[in-house]
Amino acid sequence: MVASAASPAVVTRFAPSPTGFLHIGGARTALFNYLFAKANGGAFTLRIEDTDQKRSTEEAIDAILSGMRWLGLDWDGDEVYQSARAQRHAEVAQALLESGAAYRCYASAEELAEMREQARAEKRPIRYDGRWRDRDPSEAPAGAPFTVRIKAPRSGETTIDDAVQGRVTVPNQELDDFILLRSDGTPTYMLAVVVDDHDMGVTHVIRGDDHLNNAFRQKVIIEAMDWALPTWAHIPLIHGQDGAKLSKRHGALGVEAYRDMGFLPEALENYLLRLGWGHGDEDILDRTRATDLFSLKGIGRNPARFDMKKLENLNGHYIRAADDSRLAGVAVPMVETELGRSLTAGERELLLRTIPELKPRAKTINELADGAMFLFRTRPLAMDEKASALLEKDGGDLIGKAHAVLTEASEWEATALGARLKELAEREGVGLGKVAQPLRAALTGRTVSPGVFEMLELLGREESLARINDRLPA
RNA sequence: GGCCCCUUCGUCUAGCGGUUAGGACGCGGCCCUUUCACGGCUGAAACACGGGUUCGAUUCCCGUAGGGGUCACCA
Repeated sequence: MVASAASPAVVTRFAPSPTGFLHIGGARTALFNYLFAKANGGAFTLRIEDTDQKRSTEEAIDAILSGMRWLGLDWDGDEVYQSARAQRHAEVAQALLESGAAYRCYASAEELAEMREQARAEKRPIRYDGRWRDRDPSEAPAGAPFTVRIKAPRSGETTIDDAVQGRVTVPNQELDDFILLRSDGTPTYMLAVVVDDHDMGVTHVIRGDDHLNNAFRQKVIIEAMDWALPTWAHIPLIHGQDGAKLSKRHGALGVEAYRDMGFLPEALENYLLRLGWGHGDEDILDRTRATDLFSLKGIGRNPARFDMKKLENLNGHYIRAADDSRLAGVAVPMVETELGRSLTAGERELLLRTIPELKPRAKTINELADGAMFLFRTRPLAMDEKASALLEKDGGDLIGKAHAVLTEASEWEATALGARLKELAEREGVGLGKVAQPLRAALTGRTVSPGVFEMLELLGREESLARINDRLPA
């Protein structure tokens, strides 16, 4: 795991904590790390930050891994579990202790709580006061539990050069002596990330804006260890439609929720890419194009709002571009759920043949599956309100004539059937719509559907005529 | 509250001192058309505000306002 001379020039990592599903913001962070690595011939690694045993769950790990796989964000090598590296983290803490860059703190939880309370009362920033920082080790209460704290600089300022945020400087008074090792000997996040990023040879840390302040603290550890600084790139967070933080309460769904809503992974990927990253006027970029173009320079500094409409539009684009059999494969289980039974091989084949008709009309696979339902409904079809209104009005007479014309058809094929219906309309002196709309209603029970001629062919002679016959005036 | 970040059409964005401020989604209109979509054309729609700097600011600087992030023995 330690970086060797053969390590790629660029190593990125996605480091989620397994406390929930892979949400949309995390997915974008992962995507950016993935693309940046690929764009530079580097490696993209995955690390599960599970040092908080209480909050980490197996289900969350599974959800994250499967979300990554669904999006096709394949990581190089095995994923690293941070919890498995606790010993190495402790070693580093020990080294810091020995070099004098860190110290043992015996302050109790109650003491700390009191400290915070007082700071709050005096409206001072809440920070550890460094009470054990310079105390002689001999004053330590024998056998008492202790934490290991870093000795952070107390004056001056710290600057980081962020690839997205630019040069950011913070007064060192803002940095307190944060904890490296808890009193039970386990590492905190702050220590663990630094050690793991170093050991994994991570060169570029691309992560959410919410970590910007952590970079200053991490820099203290890195410098104390005399390690190389990574390039930091803190990307702005994604906000909800209302501009507020995208929380679980509104919109921060897991990627699998988007899958279930009928979104294609490549559509979600394209959408996420354009949220915060841009390359001129290009809006539609597939994986190949994105890896060609992706760079940190293209990342904006301002937070973006999540817009479902735009995602849907992109999804429609990718549905139209997608392979028919793949779409059929995704739609089949949805249709089966709706139907409450499984499809026969023949029905699956019928669905596949209908996909080209359904494609341009669907923004999601769910819509596509819904549009296919007319194929499998059993007679007599239920008519929705608009459809029955259409049939009652003046469709009755024409539908009878259409039935007669179609019955005589020698060849049951869309174009030929269309020609017959057009002739009929002409003979009757009406627009084709007058003939086609009632037929559509009879055939599907709806007023919106694929083309009538195509549906006649798809449904077949017998079924088509029967459905029309069902609607003939008594 | 301290510290940090952000601010171009409703939304995502292009712009990097001089542009009729461009594109995309969404919205309106027209065309295509058997419905709905798709597709094509087209219209409305933005530089948060106030000071500077400059011959000239959307662009650079400083404020103001608004938004966001962060301040744990969580990550």
